[in-house]
Amino acid sequence: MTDGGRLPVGRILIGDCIEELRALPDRSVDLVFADPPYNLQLGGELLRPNNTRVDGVDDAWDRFGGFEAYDKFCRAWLAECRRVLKDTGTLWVIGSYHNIFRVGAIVQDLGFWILNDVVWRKANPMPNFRGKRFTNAHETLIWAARSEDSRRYTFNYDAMKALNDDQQMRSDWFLPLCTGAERLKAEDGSKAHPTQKPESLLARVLLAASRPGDVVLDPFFGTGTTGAVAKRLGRRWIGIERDSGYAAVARRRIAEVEAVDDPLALALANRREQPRVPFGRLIEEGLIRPGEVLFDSRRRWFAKVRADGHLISDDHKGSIHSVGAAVQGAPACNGWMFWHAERKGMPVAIDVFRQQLRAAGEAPAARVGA
Amino acid sequence: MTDGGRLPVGRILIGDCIEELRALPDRSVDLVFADPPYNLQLGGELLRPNNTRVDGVDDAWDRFGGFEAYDKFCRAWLAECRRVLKDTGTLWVIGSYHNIFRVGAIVQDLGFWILNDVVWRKANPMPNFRGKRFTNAHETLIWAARSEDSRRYTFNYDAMKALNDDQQMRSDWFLPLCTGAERLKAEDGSKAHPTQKPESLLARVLLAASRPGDVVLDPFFGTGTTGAVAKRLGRRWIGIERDSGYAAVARRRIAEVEAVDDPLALALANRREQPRVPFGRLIEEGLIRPGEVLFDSRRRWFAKVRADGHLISDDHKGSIHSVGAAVQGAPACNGWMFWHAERKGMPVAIDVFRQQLRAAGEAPAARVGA
DNA sequence: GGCGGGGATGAATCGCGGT
DNA sequence: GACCGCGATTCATCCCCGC
Repeated sequence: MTDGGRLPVGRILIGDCIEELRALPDRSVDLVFADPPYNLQLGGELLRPNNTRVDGVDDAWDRFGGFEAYDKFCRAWLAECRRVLKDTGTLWVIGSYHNIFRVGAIVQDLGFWILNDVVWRKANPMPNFRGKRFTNAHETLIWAARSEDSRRYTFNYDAMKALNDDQQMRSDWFLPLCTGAERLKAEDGSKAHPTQKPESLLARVLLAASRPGDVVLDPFFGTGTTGAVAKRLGRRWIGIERDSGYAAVARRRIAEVEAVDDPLALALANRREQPRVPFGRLIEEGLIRPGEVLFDSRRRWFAKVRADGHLISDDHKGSIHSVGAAVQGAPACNGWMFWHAERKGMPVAIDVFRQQLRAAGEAPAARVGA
Repeated sequence: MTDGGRLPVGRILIGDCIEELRALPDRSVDLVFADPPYNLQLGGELLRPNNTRVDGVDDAWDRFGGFEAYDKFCRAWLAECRRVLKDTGTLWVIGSYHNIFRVGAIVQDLGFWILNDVVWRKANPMPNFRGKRFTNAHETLIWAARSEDSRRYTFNYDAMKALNDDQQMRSDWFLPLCTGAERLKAEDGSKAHPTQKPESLLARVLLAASRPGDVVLDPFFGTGTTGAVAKRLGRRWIGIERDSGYAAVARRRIAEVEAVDDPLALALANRREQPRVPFGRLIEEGLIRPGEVLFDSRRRWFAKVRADGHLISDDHKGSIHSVGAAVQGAPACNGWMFWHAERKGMPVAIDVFRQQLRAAGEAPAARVGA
């Protein structure tokens, strides 16, 4: 905070991030948040099942000559970020599996000390349309101190705990994408930037690892989410952005932001996630065996459990709900209450097993005594 | 599966994993699951960077040396894993932020093609006792095909969907730690292995990316979780383990496992393996009449059925797919879902007739018992 | 004004087999 | 190896529009 006068605080530096970083003084910044190009390497076009086109990221700024060129670029900007970082400061970088492993290895090679990797679990990710992979439902953030010896980094442990119903904040964060009114639009209504991050994500980062008045640097400023959240939370900010069009959008955006009195209120957009237990989890946990036969409470209908969590009756196969409905000829059925397994000679509704799993997951200590 | 006779299937190879891997033939393994060490000692040299307390330049150099040795080790075993992997096989590696970035970068450098990174969210992680970081509540798995061109890798998409209540399986998995009765104990009651993984995690990996009879290789076998789950799920397995004590525990453990014997229970939902039914068969079987008019669900477009299985609309003729695409002006169309016929005054998708044919031809014997 | 259906969309490394 | 046709494949969310 003391040397902020020499810094271009509250400004967007237009230019190459490595060159602009070189002009900043040593150990002058409290937090770096970086959302670098991911080097996605997308192939042709991807169509949704309804034949509309997925608007993938194929901008020139995301294309590199190969891993070698990408690594060289990252070594350069990460080394400069380390140089400008105070010893009490920390680095945050976000990425996906396309780039985060390379970034993480370089972060370690440069002498940073990783404190956590944090997973942003997306509440509403884009599905996998071709059924060839798992839904890519998360991105990874790396949180690192300047060096192994930088033990006095800023971490607002109690603020994070307060944000999480007085339990320690975990390394997996469940937050929605940036959509709707928050998503900046161009004049033609299209998205102003292809990879705008949600303010809730930046708010959690800044509340966790910075203090009011701290200088937050974002070397890939884009449309200025970092600056907007920093201003709102009473932090100072510096942005670096190559594209003057993005920078103009960011300037207008940040000008409209007002600082808040109650910083924690901003991050409370954190809805409590409903713990969902799919039927398949009961099989994975050994509470139900593959091949076991389930039945309704009056033993009128029977169905066999498959390893993948589907049921098979004489005429139907599918989920516990759909097979339950089908055997009864009913339009719908709550399979959790309908189907039973035999335990010690007694029928037990499978919902009982689900409750066991929920209890185990919410209160791990209880499991130890079990 | 065909060359399994040359492989040491169902055995634990005691020795250095790189040497033992070298003895296995090329392209002979269907899945590799690896849980490598991240603080390993090679040749008596202690590589853990935080055990060396040196100042200044020496510190950076020493740290680099530590990572270098670890990287070299990983390049060696990962290269061998890639050599023994079939083109239809995939690699799984699990790690934490200490090592997963280095592993992931090497995986990419060796030519593997990352399909997903998967986050194991721990239901009951150890808290952070000193309040200096976020609760380290997850580990990361990397799932990769042999190369970018290996497009025929095994992925049981429908089985994963079935396990997740008929929604796509996401890249974040919520599973408990290995505790309680599942956790193997030494004679003195202490845990037999420090990093034993839960069987539920391995079960999901094997159900997702292997088939019954496949050969699953684990180069860091430990106390044999991979072997135990593989046996239970009807997969074959090969383990490599340096420590004969761990291997002995693993052998006893696996001997007690019983395979799920019911093939129906192990069968996985897999729509893709259903027999192909040409549209013309529906006409031959009398389910659709030549000259009948088909239409889309909202009756915006119509086409007449020709005896040879082609459709004719006002402006187009061809297959159900090409005419469906043409009338909509879409690049492609699944004619089976698009076109409907009228039956008892109601529109019926022609896919329903195809399902009838498949059910009739597939397993008439099974229907007898119904 | 409230409600419900339809459409749009999000950092995406997203066929396959027969000829 | 290239070409070509079959035909498989989506979840949460928000906005807009019509009733």
